[in-house]
Amino acid sequence: MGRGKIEIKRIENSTNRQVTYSKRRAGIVKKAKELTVLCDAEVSLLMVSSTGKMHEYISPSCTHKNLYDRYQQASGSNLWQPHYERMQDTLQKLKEVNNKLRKEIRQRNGEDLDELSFQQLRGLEQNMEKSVECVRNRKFHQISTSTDTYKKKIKNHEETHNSLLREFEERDADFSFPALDFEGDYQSTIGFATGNPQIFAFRLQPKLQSDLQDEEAYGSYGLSLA
Amino acid sequence: MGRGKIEIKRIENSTNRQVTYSKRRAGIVKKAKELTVLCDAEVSLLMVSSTGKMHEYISPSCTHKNLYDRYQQASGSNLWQPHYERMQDTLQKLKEVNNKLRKEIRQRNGEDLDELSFQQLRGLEQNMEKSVECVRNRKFHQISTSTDTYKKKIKNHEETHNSLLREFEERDADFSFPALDFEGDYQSTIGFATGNPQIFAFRLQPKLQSDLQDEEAYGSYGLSLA
DNA sequence: CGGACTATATATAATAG
DNA sequence: TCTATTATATATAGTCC
Repeated sequence: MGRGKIEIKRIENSTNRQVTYSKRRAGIVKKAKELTVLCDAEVSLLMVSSTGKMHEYISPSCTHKNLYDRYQQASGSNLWQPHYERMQDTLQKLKEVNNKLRKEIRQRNGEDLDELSFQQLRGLEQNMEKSVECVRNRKFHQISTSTDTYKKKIKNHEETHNSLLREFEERDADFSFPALDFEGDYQSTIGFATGNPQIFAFRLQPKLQSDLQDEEAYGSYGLSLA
Repeated sequence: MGRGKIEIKRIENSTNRQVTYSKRRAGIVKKAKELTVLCDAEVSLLMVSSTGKMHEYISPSCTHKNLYDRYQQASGSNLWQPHYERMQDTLQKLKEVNNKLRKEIRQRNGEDLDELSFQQLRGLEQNMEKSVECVRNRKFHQISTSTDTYKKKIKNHEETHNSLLREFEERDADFSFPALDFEGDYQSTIGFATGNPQIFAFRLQPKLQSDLQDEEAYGSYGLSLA
């Protein structure tokens, strides 16, 4: 090759390594071109230098992807194809399941009943009656629970109110402030204490409004999947 | 290179072409190995001969796929990645939608009601009552329709039967066969004609049985998707 | 760096066995 | 068809600019 036999072993000097890389890269690309022309071959050559730069040669009228795909096919070690096909399969299954689920919902919503037999209709009816009973029970359970909760809260606030009253009465007994000033403070404090449960009641309204919106949206998810 | 300058131009003699290909292929692979070792480079080399045979060289601790992917990334013309990602995305969305649908079904089945507000429960209850009414109506419609159908069929068979009877009576009047022989044939014919509706009735049973199985499977599709 | 030069080492076309 | 040989053409390491 050059002035004295060279040993095929990593070049430690990084500059020389790069120089050699450039020279030899040009040589190998030239060889690849010659192989293409002389022998009608197709060649895909990808090279990355130790500094990370990439160079390539590809025969005319051919792409790296094309050759790589053929290589995969030939070597039988195609790892992507099965993965891709499995995905496609899963997608299909999911779509089918999705359609089944939608149909069931439509049927439970009183639509799309034409293809059901009498027995199926009877089963569906019974099932729905049983289910509506569950919903009803849950509703009653919820309303009684929340009523209890509010009762407890009100009771709690009343107790606080009463203990405050007592506290102030005790202070009234211990000290003697001017009656009018004290009366003013006292009133406002009562106003706050008794007002609290009402604030709760008002805060309830908007919450219920949004719940109603949710309810209207029931069974009409905005689904637009291909 | 050899004995006399060679011209870089397609070798027309196919045998020589193959010979040259083999030799030069070995040479180029050797160069690729040297590049790898000397310069710390990574090389992916794919070659297809004019006869379709494939050969390769790949640097140790590296794969064609890896280098090809890096090439794609570098060249920015990666066509697979977006496709793959879109699929993954669609898959995820479908799964989410399916879960929502399942949840809706569970709720319409009287399960999973804990997180619903009172208003939502009330809406669901009303919706279900309306729906069960639709199912009930459809059921009544179906039973009346199918009853009519069976009535018509029975009527149809009775008419056939009667017309056959008349026909035989007429024959009986025109000719005079030995009474006993004729009686035998006659009976069997009647048996078939009147039996037909019964065959229908019997065939109905297994059909209804399977329908019942369908009904039992309601809301429990055997879904086991990852 | 990037070429240009050159002395050698290699690759390989042609040829023979 | 292969393999080995051999005469040349090429490739390229080292060097200089």
